[in-house]
Amino acid sequence: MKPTVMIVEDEASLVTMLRYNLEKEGYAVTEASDGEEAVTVADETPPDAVILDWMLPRMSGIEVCRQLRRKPETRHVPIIMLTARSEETDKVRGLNVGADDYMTKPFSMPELVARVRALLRRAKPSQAKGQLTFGDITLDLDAHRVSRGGRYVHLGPTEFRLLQYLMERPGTVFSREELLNGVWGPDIYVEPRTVDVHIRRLRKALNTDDSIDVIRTVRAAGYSLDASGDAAA
Amino acid sequence: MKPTVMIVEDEASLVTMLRYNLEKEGYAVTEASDGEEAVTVADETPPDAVILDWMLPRMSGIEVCRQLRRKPETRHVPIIMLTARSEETDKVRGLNVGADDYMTKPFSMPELVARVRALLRRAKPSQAKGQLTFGDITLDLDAHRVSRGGRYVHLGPTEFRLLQYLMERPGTVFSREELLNGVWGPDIYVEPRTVDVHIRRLRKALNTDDSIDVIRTVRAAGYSLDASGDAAA
DNA sequence: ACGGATTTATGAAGCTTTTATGACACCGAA
DNA sequence: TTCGGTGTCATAAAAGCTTCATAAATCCGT
Repeated sequence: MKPTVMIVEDEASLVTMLRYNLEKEGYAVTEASDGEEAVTVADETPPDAVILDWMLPRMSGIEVCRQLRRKPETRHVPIIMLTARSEETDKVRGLNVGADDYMTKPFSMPELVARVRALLRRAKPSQAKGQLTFGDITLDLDAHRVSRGGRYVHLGPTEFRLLQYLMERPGTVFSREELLNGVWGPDIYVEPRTVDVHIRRLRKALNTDDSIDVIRTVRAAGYSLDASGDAAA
Repeated sequence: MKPTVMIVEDEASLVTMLRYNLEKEGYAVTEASDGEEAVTVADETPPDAVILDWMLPRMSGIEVCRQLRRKPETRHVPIIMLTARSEETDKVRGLNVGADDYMTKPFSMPELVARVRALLRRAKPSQAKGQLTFGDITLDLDAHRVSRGGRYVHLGPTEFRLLQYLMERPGTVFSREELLNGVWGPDIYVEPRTVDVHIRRLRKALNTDDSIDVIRTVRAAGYSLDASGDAAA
């Protein structure tokens, strides 16, 4: 998915130019022409980066900055401040509220785009949470959550670990012994058949109505995470 | 009440001059001659502004800055850095730790006083600085207050910190150990089960009648701040 | 194609682990 | 001392795990 950049600027011509250049770079763009709108828009479509004019109607850039920092979703969004003046105090204040970069008008469009790219690149890893995906299934290690097709799925601890194990090695078939060893741990002894039960529960939780079964049973061998039930590749 | 300005400076003659000029302007003045003292004094008499020498015995100005930013009471106090050098790197480093302004020795007394006045003036309205929100919950770090849906909620110190910790990293699941470490501190030893009790108290305080539970229990993993218990996205 | 032998899927029951709760004792500050 | 605030326990209440018995499905040799 394309990263979204929000432009907060009241000067229409500048907005047009910014939008043109950013979209050419492959970013999605949202805009707001005053502070209040900025907060609203950010709420509806959380941006991955913000270009924020210092002087705005209805709410100063500095205040917008604070508002953005308050919400968890936009807390870590990189912000580039635009200002007409180049006074030191402004710069300081901007940095204080949490702007990540700062440009003085007039500025060169290529440079701005470059900075946006830099900020996005830098911000990525901080947001990069450990999560695995397989098809329409997502397993989030931080939130300890699994979803399929956008819908959250509840799993018990063991099913969660089992799915994680399979998602880390999709396509590979594991015997019950291997699964017991990898998921339950090497020191635990339980009946190998117990695996069957957990596989069943995993299937039941994952396979809602129409969706296909992602777990493949391989007779006499074990199970694997596999999109196509048995069909040829 | 007169605004208090703390002077952190080891050169006695300069301190005298500063004190004289500031008091003439109507400010109360506290002083510290080294970094450690600065932290102590700030603790006893939270200043409204700080004049901080870059070079200090026992603790660098930069470190003092950090210490001040760490405590909620002094987190947002405007700080003016004084330095003998005027190198850009120092400047940048100073700003990075959160200094609000920057003056190079030697400086004119009237200018310093003017800057102090400016900082105090603009620090006033920005009282509403540190606050976190999650859904209809607001945690105000300045007022040390929590409200849900506009209604104030009373929390004990530990519950407050626990909530703050969770709100700073919404969605992420934390084990009891992690919470003990992050909220209680790395050196404190209490039963991991104690976390349960505080979670319960937090829930009881937060969840009035109709409102939904924002704390998710993840069996065998821990707790997280999370709007939807298990529902769809 | 048929029947027995294997192997897997399922549903339910009992048991274990983990969490929620209420009560209580302790401590430091007002 | 009286009050919040905290940490611990004992106990209740969930939630999840394992096993077992049985039904289905799949294989294989004839």
